[in-house]
Amino acid sequence: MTSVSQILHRTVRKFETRAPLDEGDREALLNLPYELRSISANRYMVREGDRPRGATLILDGLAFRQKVTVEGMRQILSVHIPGDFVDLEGTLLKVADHNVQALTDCEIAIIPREAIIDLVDTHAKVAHAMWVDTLIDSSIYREWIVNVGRRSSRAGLCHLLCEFSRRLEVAGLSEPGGYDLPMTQEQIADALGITPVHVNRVLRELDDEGLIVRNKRAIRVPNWTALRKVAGFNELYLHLDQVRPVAPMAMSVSS
Amino acid sequence: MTSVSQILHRTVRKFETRAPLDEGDREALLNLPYELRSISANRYMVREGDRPRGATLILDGLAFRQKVTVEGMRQILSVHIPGDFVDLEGTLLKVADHNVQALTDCEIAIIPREAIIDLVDTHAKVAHAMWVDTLIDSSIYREWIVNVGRRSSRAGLCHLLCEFSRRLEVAGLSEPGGYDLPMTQEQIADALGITPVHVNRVLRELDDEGLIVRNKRAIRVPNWTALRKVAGFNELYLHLDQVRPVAPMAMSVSS
DNA sequence: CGTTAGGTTGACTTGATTCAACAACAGTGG
DNA sequence: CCACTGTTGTTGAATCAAGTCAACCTAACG
Repeated sequence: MTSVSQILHRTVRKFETRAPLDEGDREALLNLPYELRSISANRYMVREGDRPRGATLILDGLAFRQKVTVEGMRQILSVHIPGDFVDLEGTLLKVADHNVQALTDCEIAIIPREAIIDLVDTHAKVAHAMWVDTLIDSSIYREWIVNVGRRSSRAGLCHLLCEFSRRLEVAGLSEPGGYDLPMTQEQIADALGITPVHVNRVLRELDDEGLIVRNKRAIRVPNWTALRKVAGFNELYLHLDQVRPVAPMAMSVSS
Repeated sequence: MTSVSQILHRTVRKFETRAPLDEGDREALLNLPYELRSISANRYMVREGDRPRGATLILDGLAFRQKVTVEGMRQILSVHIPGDFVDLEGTLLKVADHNVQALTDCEIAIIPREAIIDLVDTHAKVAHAMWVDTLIDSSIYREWIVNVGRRSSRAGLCHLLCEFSRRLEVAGLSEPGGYDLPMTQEQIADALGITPVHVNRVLRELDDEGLIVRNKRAIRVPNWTALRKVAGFNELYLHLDQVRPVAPMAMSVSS
């Protein structure tokens, strides 16, 4: 399939903006062994307590990290898009401390743990690039803490929309016209730490005010500036200066 | 100074549990150049938007990371103890995406950016250990998201107490009898994403129930098991078992 | 078709906020 | 030594954002 090498090249290019790579580094990345796998929406890629056998690269579709409390409440921690590794940490830490679930049907490549360990042992610059990548993830977690801790549900929801759209855009995965957020209201609720019922009301409120226009799960934003203002969105935390934008490409988001 | 080398040795020992180091690695860490600095409580070590000139190692005192929203609300993201680096990420990313403030009066060592970069370039295992260290920070951020997003203020506060005590204990910094949490109620509030008034009420409630015993800011916990239960505390996310994750044959289950 | 997952809406409750007053205390300087 | 000032902690009363419960609607699908 062309799609695999296409995504791998995209990921290599992303890493090159994190740290300068030489030809050997690029080649080592492109020649990583992998196993292709299809995962349908809502299935688990990683479970808390697992000792992952490999790192997972998303080729197509979306995934999210989550934890559930002892009371059974789920909190979504981050959303990931094609080209993202979703458990590099699982390769370096011993056990997974959270779950990873497919948000939509996904195509993934599983790279054996030993191959990753060998790669980072022998290619310092690749390791460096991956480290920077995980540091950017950290920054996104920090902003997420602010989002659930100190923003109103209105602002938090707008912030989620802003972050997601911006990341898709930079990855070259957004359609120019609108933007399809393939999350159920329950998932949005779990991302914001509120209830699905309340998500519904806030969405309607934003729609009534004209900040967003909904058509099923597709959301159009007529005025990004206005939405960013409500969200208090400052994209510094995405560290886009360490990410060179990429030419657009269609992503199938079949939920 | 004895205190400096004492903390540096402590930090080296911590790193050794993240990745195996050889004599050269240890020496390189211990011989890092640094500049000593005293910082009084509440002063900033790093400001959002800064391009840090170096990494900061806490020698004595506590510090915390925070962000403020456009509405002026502060959210505390993590608390750090002696032996922690508080802006390794600032050395690898270009600009700081959050603030770091001294929680108490602090003694810190500032290690020039170039020295860190040189160190990680020439000592792969040290870089690896630091990477793992930042991955554990990530895990703590994830748990923090759950704490503010999906736990009641009661449970969240108890969880904060559990995490803090456990980390101090592992670092060998806790006094056996009780435990002094040098945070104001306002800071606790900013850590949990609630108001100081509410923190006050919850503390009193916990005190009334006998879960904690307060004397000024010193908190004694008569029954950790009970507190952990209320908190829903599961220390897996602290990765306290983290030992030699990298050995290629490390597939053998050693727990 | 019936079944199911997701979405919508109203009525009511609650956990947490807001506002405001006051108490305890530490530090400062006259 | 005491008055003054600022920070932190405490408490009550009123209010509000979000949660809960429950009914019902809609579209997709085997």
